[in-house]
Amino acid sequence: MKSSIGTFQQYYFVYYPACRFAAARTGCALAAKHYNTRRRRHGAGMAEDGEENQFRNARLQKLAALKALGIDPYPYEWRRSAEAKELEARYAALPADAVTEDRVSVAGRIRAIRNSGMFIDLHDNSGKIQIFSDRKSLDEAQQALLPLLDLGDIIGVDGIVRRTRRGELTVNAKRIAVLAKALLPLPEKYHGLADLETRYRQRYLDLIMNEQSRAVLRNRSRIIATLRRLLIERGFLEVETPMLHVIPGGATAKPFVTHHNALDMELYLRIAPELHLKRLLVGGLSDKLFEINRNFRNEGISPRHNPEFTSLELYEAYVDYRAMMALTETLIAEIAREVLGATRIRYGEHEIELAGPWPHESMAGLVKRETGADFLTILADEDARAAARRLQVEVADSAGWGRALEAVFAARVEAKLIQPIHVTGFPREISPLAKADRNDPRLTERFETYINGWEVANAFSEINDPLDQQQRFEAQMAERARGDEEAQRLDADYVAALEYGMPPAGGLGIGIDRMVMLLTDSPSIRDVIAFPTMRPKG
RNA sequence: GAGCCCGUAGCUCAGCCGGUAGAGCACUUGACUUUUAAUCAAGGGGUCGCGGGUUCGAGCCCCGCCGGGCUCACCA
Repeated sequence: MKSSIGTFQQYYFVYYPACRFAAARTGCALAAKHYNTRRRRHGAGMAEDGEENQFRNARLQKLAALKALGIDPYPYEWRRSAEAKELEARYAALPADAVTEDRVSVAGRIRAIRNSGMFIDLHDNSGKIQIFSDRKSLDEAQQALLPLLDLGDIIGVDGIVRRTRRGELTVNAKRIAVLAKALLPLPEKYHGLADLETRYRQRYLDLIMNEQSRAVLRNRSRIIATLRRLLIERGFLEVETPMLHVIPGGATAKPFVTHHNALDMELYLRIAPELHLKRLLVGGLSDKLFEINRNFRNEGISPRHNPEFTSLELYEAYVDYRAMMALTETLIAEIAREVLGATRIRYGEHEIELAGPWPHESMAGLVKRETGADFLTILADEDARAAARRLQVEVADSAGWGRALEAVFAARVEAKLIQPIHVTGFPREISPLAKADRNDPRLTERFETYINGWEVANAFSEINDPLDQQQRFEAQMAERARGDEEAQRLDADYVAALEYGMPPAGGLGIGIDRMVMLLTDSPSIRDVIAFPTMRPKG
């Protein structure tokens, strides 16, 4: 997210309660066993292998039998002429029991074998195609190969298209080639792979077994591709800025620290790209630019937080934050339309309408409506803290007016913002990179977009007054000195860049993982990240 | 970091009041030439997450540890 400068709300989510994947039942024992077996295999001699894994042993014997037949079980290529879905479309009108003279070549993974190999369900990227092996039409070598096939093997099949009496589109095999012999068995075909831990640790198995997992990650790719296209169409230039930072800036978060040997210095994995992107704006590389890339934050892991996550940040010169509002609405609604075919989506129990325009309301206004407390009429920090505490919201004694307001908002309002809304009027205290509100110096021209109770976007009119920015940094440094480790650090070179003149600009950050969760109805961020961060097995 | 829950065959899951390990699929062998989670018959397969303890006896009770899930806390 445009790195939610200095706010806390993201961490005060009311967590979405329903877990739609296999309840909360888990079990790592079998995966552990699998790993242990592998580890032992490395340590121990081959003699032990056969007794350890009956499945693998049986397949190793078949592998040897294939080689004895002169068959390479791991050849270099297979020329395909069609995919399953393509054939389904091409032969949609082919009646049951009809045979064509069309020769096709397909390839994929064996997911089912019936009648001792007579029928094989072959799955490729696009779908399923049935393979029929008639003894009479296969030569001796091919007949010898049939019993050596296992579930999970990747094979190529060359044959004639027909539709069976039962109506299943089928390739009558003339030639079958093993393209990759599988040595380990797949999870059970009917119930599939349900164990969450195994699904995350061995994502390849999850992807083989669960159509839903494939759909989510494919949609993630389409969402990002669409986002990129929409931005480029609007004249934005895609750039890359460093992952390794000397000063971790642009957000308020704990960084990962690493060490560069040749330079003999500490470096930080970036917590946000913001300050570098605005340096490019100063340089005039483009008046519109963006980056879609990873951020790293050394913080807790939860269904909504992964230590590395993907964000979009974009900057547009000569506009203010209102332009960012319109852009946010357009991008998210367009992506939904393009990828899902609709702007009305379902997430868990909620129906959410993404078509704009979305309402915008101030943080203080929402708090007032929800709790009756009118923070805009409160002037002293002390009174603001007292007001928060009267509402049973905990605030630190060091919290000022802005933090108190934000704490009440996070505790009492956030979770209720299910339909898209831009929350404006963010306190200056928690927004050290946002320009002051034109009318109220306590506030900034900043908004965060909430959907489903989550902060999905964060944007503001960027500070381009170097003296103002310097003072904001100094205020942060003062908080840091008072013990707030999260306060932002002074980046003198960034201020220097501003001293050369940055055009007025609007900036926007969107958390890609959360947007994908929303658009794919995924209950956990781990479902939208192919390889989520996991503690290694003991 | 804390609370709650979970970990049994390759996978999905049973396992009662503590009495010595089960099913389906998968695997092996056989039957079967138009199946669709194919079917039928027989067989093999277990470090019950790991380590202690209680007990005549522990998958089950107790303690510790490992891993996972959820929630809370911390962290923008």
